Amino acid sequence: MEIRADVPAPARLRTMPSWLMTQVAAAGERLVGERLAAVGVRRYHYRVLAALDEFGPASQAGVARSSGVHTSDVVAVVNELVEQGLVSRATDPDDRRRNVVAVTGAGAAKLEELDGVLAEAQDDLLDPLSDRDRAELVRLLGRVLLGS
Amino acid sequence: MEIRADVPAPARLRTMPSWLMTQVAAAGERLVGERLAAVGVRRYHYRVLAALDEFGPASQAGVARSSGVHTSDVVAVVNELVEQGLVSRATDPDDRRRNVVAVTGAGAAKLEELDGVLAEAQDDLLDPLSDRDRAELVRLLGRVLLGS
DNA sequence: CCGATGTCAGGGGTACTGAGATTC
DNA sequence: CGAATCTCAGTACCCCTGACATCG
Repeated sequence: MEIRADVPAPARLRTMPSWLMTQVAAAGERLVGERLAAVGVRRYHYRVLAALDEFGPASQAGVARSSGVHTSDVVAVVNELVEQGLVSRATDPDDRRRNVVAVTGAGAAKLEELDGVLAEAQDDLLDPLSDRDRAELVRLLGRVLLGS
Repeated sequence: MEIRADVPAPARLRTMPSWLMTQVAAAGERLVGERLAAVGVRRYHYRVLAALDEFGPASQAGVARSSGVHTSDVVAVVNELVEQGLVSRATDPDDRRRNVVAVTGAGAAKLEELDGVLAEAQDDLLDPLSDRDRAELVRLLGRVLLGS
């Protein structure tokens, strides 16, 4: 789990919260990215699949809103997911502007696999922390994210 | 400090450490990036200036090692810093492969300004947290970064 | 020759902007 | 008409790979 053997970095940076978060986030992204790549997807794909699974079929604009993936990126991501047979796309008969996107059976199965892969990655990433500290970290990050 | 008004996001993601860190880091990068852009630099510039200031003049390879900026990116960053008169670059007479890079007077002054800008940005970013929680967050992130 | 160095070209992933076309 | 939707082109940033020439 060599997150980064060296960490010489200027002192100013070593204790700067935004820098620390960037570094740790980068380590997490690398780890998660690698694990997901090993099973043929990227983080974007997971986010879209997860949003569709949780909120049900939606238009692409809806997917963008619920997944946080930018509208203009949803196009390509959905294209790729359709190619892999993980989601379906069909024009909404009631509103022909819309493409209704839905998770397929294969998509649901894939999502379960991905959940497992990601759970393991999280565990590896947080290896240095006790369960208590992990929960505390999640709590603090959540508070910062929800913002003032 | 509107970090993100919405946070609908799939439940799977809302408590996933790597996702939380990515989100918070992204918010921090956005904030810091904006503040730095307002005074004419990017994060790379700050990292290089900080490393040079702390570890003294160095070759570009040395800068890469101490700042964490990739060797191939150091070239462009140093070019830009030289253009702004914040660092100087001169061939090392003892080893003509090397460019000795050093902070100029203007660079040192700029760095002080940047330190102030960044301190304020950190404070804004962590606004939702008490001092105690901020310290705890930094501690936990540091532990994760240092790895297993 | 080997290794370190500086330089350049380029790609990948995430995030975003802007514009156009279609449909409501 | 205005507003939403989909699509595409392009930008920016960070991180990284590969190649090459130079020099110790």
